[in-house]
Amino acid sequence: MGRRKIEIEMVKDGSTRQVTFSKRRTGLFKKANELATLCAVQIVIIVFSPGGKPFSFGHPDVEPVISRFLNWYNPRWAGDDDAGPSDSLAMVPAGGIDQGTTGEKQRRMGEMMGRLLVQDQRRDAINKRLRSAEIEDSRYKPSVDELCPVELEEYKGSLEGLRTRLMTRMDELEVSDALLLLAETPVVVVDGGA
Amino acid sequence: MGRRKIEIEMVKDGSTRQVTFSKRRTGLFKKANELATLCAVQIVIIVFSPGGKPFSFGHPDVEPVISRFLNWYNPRWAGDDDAGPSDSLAMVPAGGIDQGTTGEKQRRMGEMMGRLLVQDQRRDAINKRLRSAEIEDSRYKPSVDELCPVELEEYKGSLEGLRTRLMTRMDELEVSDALLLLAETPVVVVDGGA
DNA sequence: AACTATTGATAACC
DNA sequence: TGGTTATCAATAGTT
Repeated sequence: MGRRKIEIEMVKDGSTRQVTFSKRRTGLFKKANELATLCAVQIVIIVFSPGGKPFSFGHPDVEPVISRFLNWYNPRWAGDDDAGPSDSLAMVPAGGIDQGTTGEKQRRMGEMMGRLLVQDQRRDAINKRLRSAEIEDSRYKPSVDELCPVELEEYKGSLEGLRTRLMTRMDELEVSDALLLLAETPVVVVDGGA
Repeated sequence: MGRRKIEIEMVKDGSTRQVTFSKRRTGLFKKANELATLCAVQIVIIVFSPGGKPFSFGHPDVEPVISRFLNWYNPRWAGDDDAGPSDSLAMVPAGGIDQGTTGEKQRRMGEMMGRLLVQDQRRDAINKRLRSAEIEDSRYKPSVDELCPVELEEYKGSLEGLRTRLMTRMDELEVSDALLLLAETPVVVVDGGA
């Protein structure tokens, strides 16, 4: 799709590869956003940059979709007879935990760590690792036109009803807080920030 | 990109929405594969169909990338002084667990469940849920041209060395086995199947 | 970063 | 549901 056709093989030049990565990642996230909007579906993308830094896209957000995945086979809800997997999200205990902007997210990372499957006494070690994680190229600007707040009740209600009302949301930042809210404490995020 | 330009808003007609979802999901996965190949990066996409069924794409596979994410801040490796996050994958204990084709994957799902953060006594409940999860439209055919086996040593060695030799791999199936190999037992998958 | 010549993805059709 | 084609959109190379 450029001036010339290229083979789909690793770009040898590091500089060019970085540029290609940035451009295509932007395009991929945009495509994901379109898919989520057009079809009203949930989607998550996680990708490591050539420098090894993680970026993520999530609709309506990273956390709820991850939670839904984990709850898909989460035995916590298995007692509910034939409650289909589609109902799993509705059963996620919405703790009312809210979230700010991207910057705010990262600042609250240490706090969130305590909620995970990670043991409490390991927190110091985690924080140490967190400090060593620098974003390499987090210059992505969300091209999302509209960003409306997602009602908490949406997550409490049926997934069918929710699906039709999900709003667009783009994320690109350290994935840490993306995959960390998952296992033991499914969390629903309400975020009206841009 | 079609006969006519369309607005990015939820497709109202359910039938059309399903078609749009299938086509765009295919396109998105293809884009992800290209990004992964061109830039030699790891990527995971998880998306729920309009019917609520999960599909996933992973390069080089779903599991190792998820594992890398979780290990990113996994305190298990925090003792290694300033070992950067980029090194986390290299430290994932490659248990030598192999995996077959997509069909085989799903067949071994019940077995894999036992490896998770899920407690053993919950296995029955999990399997019950598994049985109720039917794939809605899993007719996607990987358009990957080449699919070479990934050497196990790659995962044991440095991530830098690994990154340049990752082969293309496409997955589309129930995500169950995608997000289940993660927390307590990071697993590296070796798969030479097409 | 911006700009375009091109290729690539896809909406409507079949 | 899977294939075709007219169009629109993403992007490779360049400035």
